[in-house]
Amino acid sequence: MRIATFNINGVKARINALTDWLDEAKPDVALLQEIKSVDEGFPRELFEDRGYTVETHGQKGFNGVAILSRLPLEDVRRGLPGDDSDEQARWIEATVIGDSEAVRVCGLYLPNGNPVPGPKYDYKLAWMARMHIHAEMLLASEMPVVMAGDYNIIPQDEDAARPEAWREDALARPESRAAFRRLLNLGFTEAFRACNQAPGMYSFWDYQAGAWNRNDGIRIDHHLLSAEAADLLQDCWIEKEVRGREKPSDHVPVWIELAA
DNA sequence: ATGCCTTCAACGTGAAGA
Repeated sequence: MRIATFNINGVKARINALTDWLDEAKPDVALLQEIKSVDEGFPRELFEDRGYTVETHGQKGFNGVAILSRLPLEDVRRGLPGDDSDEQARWIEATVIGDSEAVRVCGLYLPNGNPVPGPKYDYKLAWMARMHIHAEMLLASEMPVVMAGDYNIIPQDEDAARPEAWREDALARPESRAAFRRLLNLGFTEAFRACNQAPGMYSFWDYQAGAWNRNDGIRIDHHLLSAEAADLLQDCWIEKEVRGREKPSDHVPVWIELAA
């Protein structure tokens, strides 16, 4: 089972880039973030025509997440529990029925949190606290669990080309990193670092100031795997080449392959 | 650097991103 997470930065703006990528990369499951579309406006036929089941959790203008799957999906949940007043569409999960295993797959778009300090940073940390509680619930299911998406977290200095530029940023602040570590300490494995220890590996390059041409990137798109899922992990890689294509997103796909 | 670029909503220009 191959799962890719991809922050597409707007589904309408990315239709050509996204369908070209799907046709050639053929993920079994694609977790999309920042669809920036309501459910009714999501071009689901484009994906259904390619054999994908489509589940969305959208909102008007920004945010929004989706799951595309060539494998059967069951028990879809929309929204991160823990705050009924939260109207931001940043979480979707479903059970993917693989050939040999059923995997609980969560697609997430963690809040950016800038500027620091301020209400957006408070929201980010509160959202991570809610995610922590929900992650404990997921672990209790004893199913293989994958939580993947745009975490908006630079885990370590080696995950940024210019770590000093991010030191006071919500993506790298100590409180953000500590909340991410607390998730890992529940027993999750960060798939990319389980497979690859090389520095200079990024998943996002800003549109501004020639960041891509200078390889001035950060690694903020991650897959966190429960022990049951980590036992199935065969590989994890970043599809960097996608960033150099026509009209690209500012993020690229990050993949895992599971023996499921 | 309150900058740089891109998207969305809406049709001019501000919010949001990271």
